[in-house]
Amino acid sequence: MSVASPRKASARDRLLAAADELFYAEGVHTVGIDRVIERAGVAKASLYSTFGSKDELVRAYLEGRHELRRTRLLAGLERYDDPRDRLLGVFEVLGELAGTPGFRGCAFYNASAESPAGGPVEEVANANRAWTKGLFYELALDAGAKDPVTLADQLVVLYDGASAGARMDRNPQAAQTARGVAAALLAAATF
Amino acid sequence: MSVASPRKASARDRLLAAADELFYAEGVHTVGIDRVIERAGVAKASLYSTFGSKDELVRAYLEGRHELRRTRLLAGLERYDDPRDRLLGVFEVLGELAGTPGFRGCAFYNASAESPAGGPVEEVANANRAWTKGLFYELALDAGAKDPVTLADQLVVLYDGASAGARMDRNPQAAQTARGVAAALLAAATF
DNA sequence: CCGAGACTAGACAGACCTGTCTGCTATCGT
DNA sequence: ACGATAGCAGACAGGTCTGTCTAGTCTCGG
Repeated sequence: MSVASPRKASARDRLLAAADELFYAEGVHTVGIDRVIERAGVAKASLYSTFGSKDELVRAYLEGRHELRRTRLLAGLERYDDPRDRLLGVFEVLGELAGTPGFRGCAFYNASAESPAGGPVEEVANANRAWTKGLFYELALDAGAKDPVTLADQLVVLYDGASAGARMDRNPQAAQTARGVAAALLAAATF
Repeated sequence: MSVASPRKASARDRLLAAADELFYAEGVHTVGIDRVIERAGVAKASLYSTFGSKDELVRAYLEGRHELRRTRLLAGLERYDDPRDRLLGVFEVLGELAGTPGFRGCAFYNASAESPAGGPVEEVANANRAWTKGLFYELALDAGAKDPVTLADQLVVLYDGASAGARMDRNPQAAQTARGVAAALLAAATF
């Protein structure tokens, strides 16, 4: 079994871990291949035989972020039973994340800001946004919103704003602010 | 008088205009000096004698954006007399801007996403954010909000979210959504 | 034991980056 | 008329970037 506890993680996994740290902290364009392979302790040829190009490494990095975000968010919501608490819990989870030291805002927005349109970055960013919107729609539906589509749109705006604000102000307070507004909207949208 | 209608704009002005277009459209790190001077029709030596370094050109670009944003926003608000309309007018102006073809979100956030912390980009971005927050505070105060500080914080979240959402979805709709939420918050905050 | 697959180290090519320097030209105030 | 200022064109240096290639090492199934 190739899956059973290798003493060392595979080159692919180490590359992804290194890319995740460096790309998120400093930007996908700022960080060169040499820094990634140095931190991963991997030969350059391994990177290119595994991913083919830097662009594909960036895509893999963002896909990993997308998956991590989904699992972290869904796991965080399991704490709550009441549908309203679950909806507001999204902002709790964001607030916790925004309070951690390395927080630098939305990885997809950041990567998109320094990538040309039409590339792999845009693809993954679109998928991530669609998922977020769908999540809010379902939560709004479960919470009994009269117009779940409108509420979901509003919650997405609040979420984006909280993430961007927490990053720019280096202060997770914006997530609490957004949570408060979301609670008011939810109350108004469900009688 | 050195100010009287030169047939050609000065090298400084042409450099700033070129930098503004290219940096905003493609990112400050992606665009090299050579592209800027080529579009400006200016010699490289002129750039370095005028600005000293690319970093300083980037700062000048962002300072220009900051000033343009202030004048555009304040001019846009002059359409309205009622303090509530003026407050909501910020989202109208944002929506108009987000609907123009070249819109790519907040220039300060974008530049910050690809710049190291502690540089000139962060300085200008902080100044721009402080100004925005102050504007919303004054508008909230004029509109008679019970707690203008809290309302201003909420409006900043909405503004950031509208800007980010419009950029990522390539759709200015988020600005209208934010305006709607702002109107509800304003109504609730003023009786 | 042996051969295949995965990996490492590092040289190399070719492009592009910022920043400097030299030399030339045009304009303008005095 | 003349010097100062501003600007232009482009070569150049030194660094960094992505991506390729060679050659050697390690591990493991059969």
